[in-house]
Amino acid sequence: MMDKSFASLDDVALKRGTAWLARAQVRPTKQRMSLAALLIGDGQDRHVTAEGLFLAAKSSGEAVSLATVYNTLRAFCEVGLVNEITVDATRSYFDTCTEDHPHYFWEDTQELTDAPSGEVEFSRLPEPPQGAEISRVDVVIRLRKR
Amino acid sequence: MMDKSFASLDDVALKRGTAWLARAQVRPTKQRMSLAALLIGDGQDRHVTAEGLFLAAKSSGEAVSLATVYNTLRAFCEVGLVNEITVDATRSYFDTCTEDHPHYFWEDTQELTDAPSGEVEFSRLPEPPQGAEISRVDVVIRLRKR
DNA sequence: CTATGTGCAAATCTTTTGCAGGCTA
DNA sequence: TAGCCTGCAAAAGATTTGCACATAG
Repeated sequence: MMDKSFASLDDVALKRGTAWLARAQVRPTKQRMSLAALLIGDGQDRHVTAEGLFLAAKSSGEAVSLATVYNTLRAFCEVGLVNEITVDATRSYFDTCTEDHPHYFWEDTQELTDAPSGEVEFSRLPEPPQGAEISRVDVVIRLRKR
Repeated sequence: MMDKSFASLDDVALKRGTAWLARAQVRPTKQRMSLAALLIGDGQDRHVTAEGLFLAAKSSGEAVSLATVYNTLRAFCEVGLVNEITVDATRSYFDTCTEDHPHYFWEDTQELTDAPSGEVEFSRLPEPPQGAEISRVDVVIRLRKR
C-alpha cells in the first residue's frame, strides 16, 4: 500500500512543508513537519492512506507513531490542507489536492490517482433537493486491468 | 441509521423476495427470505447498511443474527442481487438497484438515496489509461442541510 | 509557563471467520 | 444423507482515545 514515490526529505521539501503548515496556521511540530514534507515536499499531489504515510515516514527515517499519523491526517483534514476521499469502505484515503476533482481507483492495486483534469465534465447535474445544498460531487472511475 | 420505511413482511413481500432469490439461484433459507422480503418486498429500491438491515429484521420480528446479515449481504452482492456503494469509509452501504446510477449522500443523517435518474449526465469521460478498462463510474453527490 | 501535540497501549467499531449444530435439495 | 447455512463468540483490521510526558509559543 505504500507509495514508493515519496521524495526524500531535503531542505526544499521541509521548507515547503513548513510553509504549508503556516498557511493553515497549524503549529509546526517535528512530526507534522516531516509528514507535511512527505506529503507536499516535491510539489506533487499525493494520495495516501494513514498506513502508507506511516510506512513512508518510517522508511525515510522519521520517527512518527501510527496514532500520530492518524491524528495528523485528521487535523490536516479539518483545516483543509488535505481532503478525505472515500473509495474503499475499509480504508481512508487523503488527497493533498483539495479541489473537487475526479479520481481513478485501480481495483487491482487499490491505488488512488487523479483522473486527467478537464477530462470529466457534467452536462447536467440535478438541483439539490429542498433545503439541501451540494457540498461536493465525488466522481470515482474504477479501473480494472484488461 | 435504520430505515423506517421497510415494508412489513406480508405474503406479497415474501413471494417477491423468494422469486428474487430464485432468479439468482440462491438457496432460499428462512433468513434469506426474510431479508430479501425486507429489501425488495415492496418493489422499491433500497439502500441499507448491515446494521440497518439487522435492526429492520429485528423490529419486524424476524430472527436473523448480525453475522448472517453480513454474510447474506455479501452473498447477495456476489451474485449481483445488490451492489455495494462506497460513500463512507467506515460503513458499507448496499443498494438493491444494481444499475450504475448516481447517489445523494446526506451528510447530516448519513443517509444514502438515489439521485433523480437522468439528471446526471457526462459530456466527457477520460479514456481509460493503457491496459485498463473502466469497470464503473461512481458518482456521489454530497448534500448538506442549508 | 501553559496549552497543545505525541506516543503507547487499550478501547471501539465494523466486518469476517471458526466451529458446532440445523436445514435444504 | 451431504452440503450448504446459521448463530455465536472470537478474531481481525482500521481508527480513535486516555493518559503521562514532551515541546512550541
